[in-house]
Amino acid sequence: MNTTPETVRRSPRREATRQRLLDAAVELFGERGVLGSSVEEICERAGFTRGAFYSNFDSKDELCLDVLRRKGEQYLSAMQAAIAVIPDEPGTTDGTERLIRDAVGVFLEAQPKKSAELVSMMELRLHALRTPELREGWLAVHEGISKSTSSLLDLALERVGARLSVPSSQVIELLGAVYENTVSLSVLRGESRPADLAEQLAALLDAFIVGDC
Amino acid sequence: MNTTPETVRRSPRREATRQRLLDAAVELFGERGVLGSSVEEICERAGFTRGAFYSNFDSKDELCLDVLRRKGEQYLSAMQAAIAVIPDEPGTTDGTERLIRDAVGVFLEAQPKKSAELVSMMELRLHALRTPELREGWLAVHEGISKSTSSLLDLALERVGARLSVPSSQVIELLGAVYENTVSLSVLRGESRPADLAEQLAALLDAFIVGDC
DNA sequence: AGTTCTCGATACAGATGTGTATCCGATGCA
DNA sequence: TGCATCGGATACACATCTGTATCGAGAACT
Repeated sequence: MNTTPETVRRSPRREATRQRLLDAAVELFGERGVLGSSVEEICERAGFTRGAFYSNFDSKDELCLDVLRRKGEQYLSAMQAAIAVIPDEPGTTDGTERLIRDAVGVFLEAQPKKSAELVSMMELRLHALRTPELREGWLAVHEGISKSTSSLLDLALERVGARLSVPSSQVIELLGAVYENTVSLSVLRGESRPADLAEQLAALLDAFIVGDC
Repeated sequence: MNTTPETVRRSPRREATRQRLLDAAVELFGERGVLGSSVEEICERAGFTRGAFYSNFDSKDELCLDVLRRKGEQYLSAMQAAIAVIPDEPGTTDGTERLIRDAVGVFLEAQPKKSAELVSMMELRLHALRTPELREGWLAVHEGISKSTSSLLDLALERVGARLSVPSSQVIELLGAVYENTVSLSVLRGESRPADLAEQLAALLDAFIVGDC
């Protein structure tokens, strides 16, 4: 009944099929929704049958949990990668201005590249909303992302000696909410993602930085 | 095949069952999602059987469209009602400050009172995202709400001689996104809606008003 | 009061989905 | 090379959902 933690887990082959199933699930969730994607369809897209699925997951919700966990890891590592790339030359331009650019850059880099993936995450949030067993898992991932992102922002702010007019966690939530809203609107309209999204987010961030007046 | 526009429509009885079905659908969509709510369940909650449903709607998607349209109307009339209540005494306090308070008040008043209703709308947006036939309808309702809300904000701003650092439509989108994000987080956490939401939104709005410095 | 028509209930056929139980090939180990 | 285990496929039993076709009660109209 329980996908045991110890014995079953690690086998290269097994792990590979898990990943393929997870990938297929993310794709399908974005296209048809969590409830609109049958286990059968997920398997079909991954190139397996339901036998493989139930050998690896106890249920669709269990798979959802794993999708969430993996997303959390991917998000954090994408963010770290983006940070690593930032050149470290000190203030040739205004420090705050650079901070904003970099922060938005890192934020955007950590977001899913394909809008279907973002939709998939929206689906999973809503699914977690109505599925008590998933709430905790969703919140854990969210907290992980949220905490490390906002503490990162705090650090950067401190470095240039700037402050925010609202808590950094709220600013992070705000960026996420606006990003989500913008992308879903563009999808609904059939447009591509607005090119000036980075500047819009920068303007938002800027509005909450209290520095000079 | 087609729920005809002319002949079938108006009968008090018929209209009443339509409304009850729409109400039941909104409730269920909030609880179980659009795809998670069967036509049967909707009817059951409304106190009918599927016969009534298919006599009134061609399909679940058709009902979704009507839910959206009705939501749009409800939103607009709730907003108008909220506006009507605002006392019209001129500036005993700072005009901008009052403007912010009133604007947030009107905005909040137009939002659904029960969080399940908000979730229901999020569900419908996602459902529209993956259902081409619904996109247009969703966008129409959204545009209606968005346009009238932001032009209202523009009017109010003009009256007190204030300006925004970003287009008013963006500010409206932002308020909506933040509201949605906040409420869904609180639901996920099992908390009640944060009491200081109005102040948070006011702070946001404030941050985008350029006036004095 | 009788007739017509409206509206919703009931019954049915077909499709789809889930979870489990069983089976078979491949892989790893001796 | 022979054997045991693992991983995924196949088959099955059961549940659920949809849309339509048909039927009957009651409202409306005269």
